[in-house]
Amino acid sequence: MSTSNFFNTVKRVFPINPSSKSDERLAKLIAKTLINSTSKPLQIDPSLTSNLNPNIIHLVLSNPNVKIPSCLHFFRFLKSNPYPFSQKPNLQAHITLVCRLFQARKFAEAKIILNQVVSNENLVCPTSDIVSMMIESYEEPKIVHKLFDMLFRVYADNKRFEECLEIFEYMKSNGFEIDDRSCMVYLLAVKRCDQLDLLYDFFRRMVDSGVKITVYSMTLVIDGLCKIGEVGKARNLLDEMVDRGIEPNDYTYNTLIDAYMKKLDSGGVKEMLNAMEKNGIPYNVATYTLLINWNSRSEEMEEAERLFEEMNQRGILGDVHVYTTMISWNCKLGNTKKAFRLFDEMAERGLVPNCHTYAALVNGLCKAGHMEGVEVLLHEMQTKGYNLNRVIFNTLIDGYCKRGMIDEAWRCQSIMEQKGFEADVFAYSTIAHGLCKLNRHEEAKRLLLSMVDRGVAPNIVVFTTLIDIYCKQGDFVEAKRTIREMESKGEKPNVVTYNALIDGYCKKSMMKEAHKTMREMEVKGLVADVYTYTSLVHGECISGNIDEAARLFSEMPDKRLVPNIITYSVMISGLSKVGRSDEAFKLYDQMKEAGLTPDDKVYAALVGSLHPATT
DNA sequence: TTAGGGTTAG
Repeated sequence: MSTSNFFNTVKRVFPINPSSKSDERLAKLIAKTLINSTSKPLQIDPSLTSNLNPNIIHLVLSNPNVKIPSCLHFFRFLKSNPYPFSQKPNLQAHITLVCRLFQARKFAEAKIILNQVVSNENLVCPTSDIVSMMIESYEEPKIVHKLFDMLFRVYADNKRFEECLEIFEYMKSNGFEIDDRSCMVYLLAVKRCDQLDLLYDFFRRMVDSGVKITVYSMTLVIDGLCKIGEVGKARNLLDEMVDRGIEPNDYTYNTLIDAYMKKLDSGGVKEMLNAMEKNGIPYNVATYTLLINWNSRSEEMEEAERLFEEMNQRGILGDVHVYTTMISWNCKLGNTKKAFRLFDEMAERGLVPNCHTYAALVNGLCKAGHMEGVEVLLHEMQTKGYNLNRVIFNTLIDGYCKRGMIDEAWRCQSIMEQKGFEADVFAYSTIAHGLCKLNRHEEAKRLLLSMVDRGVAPNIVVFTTLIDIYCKQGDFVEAKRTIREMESKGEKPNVVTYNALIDGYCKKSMMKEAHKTMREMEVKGLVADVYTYTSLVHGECISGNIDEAARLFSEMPDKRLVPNIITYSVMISGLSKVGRSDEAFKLYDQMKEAGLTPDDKVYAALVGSLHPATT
């Protein structure tokens, strides 16, 4: 449809009635009053305003002799009309004023009025009405085009995404070029509202309509797709856009690197890093942050340190993100001193720590059991104007739970709730875990079930903890029922969940069920890990099947599993108990060669193996 | 105008 055809087909929405002579006369009188008026606030003879109707208001506002300030004056006067027969400006009045403001190039004011149109409940109307009014007020297509563009942005600002699409389609079908920056306004608004599923569809419309695609819009949509788990689609989009000549930048690659890392897809990560190199895009501080996290995750802090050094040597300035990452990993791995050195270094470099940085340090001190240090840090944080937040409260609760101080943990929860943070799934599962550690399984179970009653949705950790409790209590029926329940709620059991069940069977010498559960788990694509094997080895040992235990133990390297201190301890103890002392000592040497430090249990088992009669 | 940082389970 050509532009002119479109204009002709628009239904006329105003004036509703042709102007009567009396309307015109009254409109002229008001206009005259406005033109001559110098008083503020505006004084209009009540005899003029008592008979107002929408048509008169329109005639006044569209009268070119009434200058813009007077129009605004009159408009505001009507909005706050003090008279009993109040005639508020209707949609037509708003649009007439918007068009006048546009004509006078007062774009900011026009946008404010248009915003009132879109956000005022009393002015709700189909987009087609606004469109029609704009066209009728302004026959010049160039101006109408700009008005549509502004309307599109105003709808986006007001989260009226459906209406945005309608305007987009109006513009497209009338050959109006659509501004890529306006599309960006839409994309950003959608993202801010977390309606990520809308991004891709809109981007496709942009592409189909010939809107200029920029690296910004492309990256934003790729990120949106990644965040809703559509990493493959995001990658395809990247490839498609590269073919169209859009050049990805460091933000684009970092977005995909992050997504692949979250999926544990190291192939994808490598591909993106290679692409960066091929395209001559150097790593920036965000890339280093991602790489440091990726390497620390597998406890390769040395590699993380090397990357941090490399970043500094390349002259890339560290920021609060990368420092917080380094601090956080050092805290998790127990290097609290190093974490505080980094914290000081940050300050020396003029970087200001934020809530995330403090939370990482609080976590470090909690994990190290330095609860007094935590108090000092919290005080410092608060004097700097940072309030304790939910994450920090949960971290504190965990800190106290890990030290068996359940009452202190309850106290934290109470303070947290006084501050307006309802306990969330983290708080509940942390306290439940603390109770489990103290063998208060029944209380932990009741707590988790009460959490559900209070409307907090259980997640995989909660279900797994419950399953673990049921198993420890020997209630395998309820444990299996819980697995079915979590599956029905869309929460997929993972290897930790199955390990809880397997360990439960093993501890009760129900080895047939244990192996059957492992097979079930593997059918679902989950891979047995060192915990699975340790439980099985333990189960076979206590069931008297030491050869089977030894077979499982020797199978681990084939599955790329490295026995840990517990695995060795269990196997050594099993061998010792049946008097196979030589093999036990051989394993002890093997364990030391593997860099593991034997603990008291290992020694006790070995000593016991030498005195089988006393064990 | 697009990316990266803090809390829970075996």
